Amino acid sequence: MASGPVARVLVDSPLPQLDQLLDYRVPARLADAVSAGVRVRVPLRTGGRIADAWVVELAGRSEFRGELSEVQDVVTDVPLLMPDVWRLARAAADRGAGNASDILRLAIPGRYVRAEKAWRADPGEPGALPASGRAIDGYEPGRVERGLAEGERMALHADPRTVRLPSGTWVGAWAVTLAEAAAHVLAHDRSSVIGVPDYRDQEQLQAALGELVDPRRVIRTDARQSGRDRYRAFLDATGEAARIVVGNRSTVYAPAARLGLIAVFDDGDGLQSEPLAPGVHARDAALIRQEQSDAALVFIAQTRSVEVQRLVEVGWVHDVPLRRGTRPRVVLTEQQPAPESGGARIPSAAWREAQEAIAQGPVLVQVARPGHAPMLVCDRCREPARCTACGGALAVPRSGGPASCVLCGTSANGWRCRICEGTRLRAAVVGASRTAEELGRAFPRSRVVVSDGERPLVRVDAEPKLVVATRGAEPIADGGYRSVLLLDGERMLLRESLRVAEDCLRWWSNAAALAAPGAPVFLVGVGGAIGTALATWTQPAWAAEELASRRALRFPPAVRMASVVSSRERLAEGLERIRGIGGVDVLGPAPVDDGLERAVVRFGYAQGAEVAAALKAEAIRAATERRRPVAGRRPGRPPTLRVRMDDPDLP
DNA sequence: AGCACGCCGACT
DNA sequence: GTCGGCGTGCTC
Repeated sequence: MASGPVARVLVDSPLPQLDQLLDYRVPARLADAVSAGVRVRVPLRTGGRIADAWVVELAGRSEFRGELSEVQDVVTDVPLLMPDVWRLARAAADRGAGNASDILRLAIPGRYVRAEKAWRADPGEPGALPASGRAIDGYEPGRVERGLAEGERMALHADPRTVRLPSGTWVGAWAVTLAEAAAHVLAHDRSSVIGVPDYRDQEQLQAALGELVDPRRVIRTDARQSGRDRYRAFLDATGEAARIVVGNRSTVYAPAARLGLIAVFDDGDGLQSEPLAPGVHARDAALIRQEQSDAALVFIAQTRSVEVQRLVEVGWVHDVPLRRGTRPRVVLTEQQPAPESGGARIPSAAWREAQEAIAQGPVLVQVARPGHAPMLVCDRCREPARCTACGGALAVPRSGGPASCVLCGTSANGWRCRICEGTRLRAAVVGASRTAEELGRAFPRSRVVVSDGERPLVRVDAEPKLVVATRGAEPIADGGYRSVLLLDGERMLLRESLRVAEDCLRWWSNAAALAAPGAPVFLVGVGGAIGTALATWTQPAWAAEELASRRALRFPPAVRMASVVSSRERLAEGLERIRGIGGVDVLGPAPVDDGLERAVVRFGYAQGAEVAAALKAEAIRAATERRRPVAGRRPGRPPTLRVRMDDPDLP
């Protein structure tokens, strides 16, 4: 045991076995510079190498029974890791069976010396607080304000329309709601962090905030910013002044003085799912942070994700409906192309209305993205084929061979359709998406503007034009679209993912919310419950139905699932302990690439912490312990155990 | 990941 | 005798 100033640090390493606090002596020469939250350099393994590390806390003595090494250097004496962000990172990593340092890499941007110098020289004036927040409009008066004051968790229905700000900019009404909520919180000298899917949403939110608060109070952390600007924005957020931090999914981890609101817009959008290890979804990070603080939590979207619906049903999050009953005018139409629409194959009614609408202003046409992977459907009724053992999607393995379940690997031999009892499978033939040229021919005298995943437009003006957008890339239109055509619905629904229907309802709802008041929104070729949900604007009820059916299948989010990838032997060994936990079952393993196999661990929310801890322990074992020598096998590094909790790629 | 430690085969 | 081979284990 050592005494004297000791820094407890987290080494910046992806190795699971290093995901713990290590103690280092603080030499006298660094005593002034080392404080909790600063980045330091420490020797690892008797002078072997130098690693970056975060000082999590300082202590007077160490419990470590050995000689301590010394902190070698301080990268900067500016504390960047705030205590509450550390707690959040630790908990998020634990939930995802991953490393806290991986979370911190998302949470804290790289250092830029010049930006830091400039900030030190002039940290800037944050500007005045708003006198008092404006009433949050559209809901029961005072309802949202009360929730904000009490640190409530709320699921807000977004008002499905666009609104004109006093500055003349048009934004989604959701952006005004979030701006009003953040301004309300700021008026009480507290901060907000708001995560939105992409920069086009940020633009809207920033415009809405610009009407209500001093722009210096708004901090934007944007993937398109230069590293220098991002670091400067981060430094501003570490200050004592209450701010509104706006950005993408990792904004949930932003430092914020006296946090009063955590908000997530459109949590069902795939961009809110973190692809980097340990893959903690922004929604889950927000839930963790809210629980660790006394801040309020707001989920707001045009639709209801099945995950948030579950939270509402268990009473953890409170449903806050709109008071005003505005909703898009949705028309369900059969797929019977008008001959005049030529190659564009647009139904007559929709085509006629769109022809008239386009004289008045912009008309939106939503199409699918080109090139989806084909999936297996029932040859007789075209219902997507699901595994008879576990309900997972069936597919033909990339390596060839007979169709099998992508989840549990069960062969599709003896498959029988659950709808029509058919026994033959076929690959669904998905028609090509309509092109801008085809659509242009259907509207010969109109300008055509394209917005797609590669070059998405933020907005279009109110002039007449045909706006062809792939789903999710629809620009906002000044004054709203005079008509909206949702064309590729049938095709969009043909994807071998558990979430297709939910995604489609979200894409359609988001597009419908861009329509001008009273403008028709045509959903072409899709009926059934999902069409009705759009037409009656009852997405939460649809999400409740969807959740019920996933409960019957024991699929997320009714339960949780983790994927575990390793060699067959390693999986057998590693999952032995996991199986012992009550309420846990294991699907598979099924082969994936490189001769590795993937098992799926299924468990309840109550077992989440235990399963995550057990899987993390197995990952450490796999990373540190050599496999017992097997006769006839070359020695070498055996495969590690890759764990992904709540893997979004699981169908 | 790296890197040091350590216990068996061919060597000046 | 001992140099170094790679298997093994640890990182305050």
